[in-house]
Amino acid sequence: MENRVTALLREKGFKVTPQRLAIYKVLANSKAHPSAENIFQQLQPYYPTMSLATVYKTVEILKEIGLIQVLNAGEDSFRYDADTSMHPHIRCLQCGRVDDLHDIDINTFIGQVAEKTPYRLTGQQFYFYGCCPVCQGKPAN
Amino acid sequence: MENRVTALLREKGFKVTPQRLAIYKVLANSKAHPSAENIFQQLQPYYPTMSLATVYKTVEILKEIGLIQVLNAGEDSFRYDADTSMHPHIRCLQCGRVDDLHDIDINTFIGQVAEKTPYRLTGQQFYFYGCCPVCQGKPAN
DNA sequence: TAATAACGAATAATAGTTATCTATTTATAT
DNA sequence: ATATAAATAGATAACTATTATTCGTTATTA
Ligand SMILES: [Mn+2]
Ligand SMILES: [Mn+2]
Ligand SMILES: [Zn+2]
Ligand SMILES: [Zn+2]
Repeated sequence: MENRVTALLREKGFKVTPQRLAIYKVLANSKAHPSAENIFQQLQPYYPTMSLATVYKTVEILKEIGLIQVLNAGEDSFRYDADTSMHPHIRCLQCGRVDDLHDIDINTFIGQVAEKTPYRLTGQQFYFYGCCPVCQGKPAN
Repeated sequence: MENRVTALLREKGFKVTPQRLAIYKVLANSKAHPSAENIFQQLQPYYPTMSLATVYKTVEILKEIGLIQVLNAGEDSFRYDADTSMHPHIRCLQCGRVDDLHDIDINTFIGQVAEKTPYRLTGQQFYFYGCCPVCQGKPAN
């Protein structure tokens, strides 16, 4: 699983370092769409000398070589996702969690837009907002 | 047209000031989805003493009372839109302009998501990315 | 018109992100 | 294995969008 990352980094002219592999692994093993700060905190115990700037530089590289995608769900910071397939996201406005929406047909919608817009389409992001199951169970504080 | 804004501000307990009306008017008369900085610059000649902080406070109020919506199209700043109807947006990755996508059926898509997610849905934003007609005409620099 | 609550402008502060600099590490060729 | 050159990590400073604070001014209401 890391072989693919290693190979792709080298192929694109980037060096393979433990920090980069670790940062990718955090994203690949998470469904929580962590922010740079999140990633940094998760790796603190294992890479106590790593700086936040390294996280930012690394996610930029990972995005460039197509290993991750960057999300901007209307928050004050970006989130990162190792699942680069096109899928909508939903954010809980109470607790802030961001989940995937799978098994949704997005192609009909995209096709409709492609037909009507004079733009040449290259990508899209779909963000839904609401209240997650956990927060629905809680009394509204 | 300003009567509605005036009335709504008062009704919600906010005072009606020339700055607020001017900021709303900029948004209502624009299809460019300006940022706070854009709004500020447009009003500079007419309100040379107005500060950027006033723009930020005002758009926050306008959002709260439902007169505008806030967009986050993956840029480093927010954009504001006086058209509060739910409509997708498309951003040109070359020149940065953000346009509306009208006459698109979004309800089928939203309905599909509402059925499948355990979240209680309250809103959504759809962002498309691509190359606008103007930039397509240009040689790729 | 006077009282009062809200406001605008100026300023400082905050937070996410990016740039710079240098010792260290990786990749590659001996 | 070792040497060499290029790229990197970490430390730090800088930058930018946004928010908070303060205080003299203004809009509202009676
Ligand atoms: Mn995802
Ligand atoms: Mn719009
Ligand atoms: Zn929640
Ligand atoms: Zn363009």
